Amino acid sequence: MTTPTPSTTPATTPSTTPATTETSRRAELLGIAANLFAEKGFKNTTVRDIADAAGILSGSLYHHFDSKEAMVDEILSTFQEELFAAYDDVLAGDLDPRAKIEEAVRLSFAAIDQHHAEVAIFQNEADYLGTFDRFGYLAERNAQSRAVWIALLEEGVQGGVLRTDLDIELVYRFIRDTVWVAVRWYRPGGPLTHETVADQYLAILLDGIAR
Amino acid sequence: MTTPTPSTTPATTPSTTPATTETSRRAELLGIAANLFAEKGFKNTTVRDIADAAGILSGSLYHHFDSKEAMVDEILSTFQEELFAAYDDVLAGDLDPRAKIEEAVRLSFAAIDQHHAEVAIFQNEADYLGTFDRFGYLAERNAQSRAVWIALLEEGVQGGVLRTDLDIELVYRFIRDTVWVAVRWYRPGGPLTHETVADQYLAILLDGIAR
DNA sequence: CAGCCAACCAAACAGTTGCTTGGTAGGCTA
DNA sequence: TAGCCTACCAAGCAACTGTTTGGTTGGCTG
Repeated sequence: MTTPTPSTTPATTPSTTPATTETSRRAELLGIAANLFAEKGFKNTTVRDIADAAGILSGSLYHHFDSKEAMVDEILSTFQEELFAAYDDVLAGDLDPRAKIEEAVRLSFAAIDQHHAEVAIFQNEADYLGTFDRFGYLAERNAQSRAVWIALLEEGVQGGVLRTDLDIELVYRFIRDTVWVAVRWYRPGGPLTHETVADQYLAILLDGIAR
Repeated sequence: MTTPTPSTTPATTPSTTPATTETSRRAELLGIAANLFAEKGFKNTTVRDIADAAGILSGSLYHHFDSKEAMVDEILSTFQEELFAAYDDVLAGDLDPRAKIEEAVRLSFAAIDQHHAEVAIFQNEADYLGTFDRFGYLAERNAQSRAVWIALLEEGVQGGVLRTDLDIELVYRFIRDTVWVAVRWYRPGGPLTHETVADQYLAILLDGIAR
């Protein structure tokens, strides 16, 4: 019971509820906070920064959220849930090993494109936030991610599509780091699409840069 | 003239100066600060944290340094100077293109091993610190690093040892990110040597993971 | 119209932050 | 022995931090 579930559309009054407004202000504030956390860091963003960006006073944030921590918590946990569901789908799918790896990489770059702030926050703050009980799930998710990737890579080795002379653990770290760190320079709406970047990265990852 | 050069051994008193003590306390404090900055982040480390770790009071730090900012400044600029001298040596050397690239990668992993805290700080805080005038040199150094790598890669393409179908700019980012991000999990003195990691990374980078 | 409620304001709070000040202990040098 | 210097202490300050409290506004509902 971390977050008081934001009352999904009260079934008692299904009249002319302005559907989009529902909890829209809350979501809007979360988005503003996410962008600031991503840009300046969690600790380095004050509740007054967030409130200023939203055009309200800092105290008013506490009408919507329990604390500043609760804001990142909601931002990260929501995103992670979505992301890992997607990973699981790939792993459970019936593509051949190489295609699965490609799919997982493309999926990640798509996430960087569509959830840029969330990815950036996770990349930059996971270590620090992970030291608090509240964010224990971050480490769990990390382990879960590792499990998915190791499984994909072992499928690849056993399927005969991957080299056998590499340390799987290091390959996993290589892929993980390379993919997610792109959030540092990739800009949604910029000159490069996430598909283009994924293509190039896969070309290097799979076949190397040597002739 | 950012930092008041720490008076290199007063030439007037060449008597029995305890050579190693010279500015040793200062260096010791910088080391302590560097480790804390690397671990917890710059903004998230207080001058009291540093002082506690050194066994003194926070105010006493200001006998040695002008400010907390001046500490990171000295840590980063000193390290960068050393690092880029090494890069320049590789670029100016007479190895063949492929060997130069390998050398540059190995050099970087060695830096992660031997200057772990400095690399971590640079990786985590460069974006934030770069917004201050004082740290303008960080962006310059970044551009310099890019220039070195692009040159190495173009030598590789023209020398016929690299694929020609890749976007050089993306390859550069790929290498840069992949190498430096390893500071997040690599631990000096741990089970893996930096040479081992460099070997594996080079194997993947040059020839890919596909069979 | 009365009542309600989400969204917000205004003002304050206690704790933490980087940094300053004036002073002191102890070792070295002349 | 006198003077000096490095390294530090003790105490405090103003600015900023996350958070709390009681009150106000305007729109919706019955």
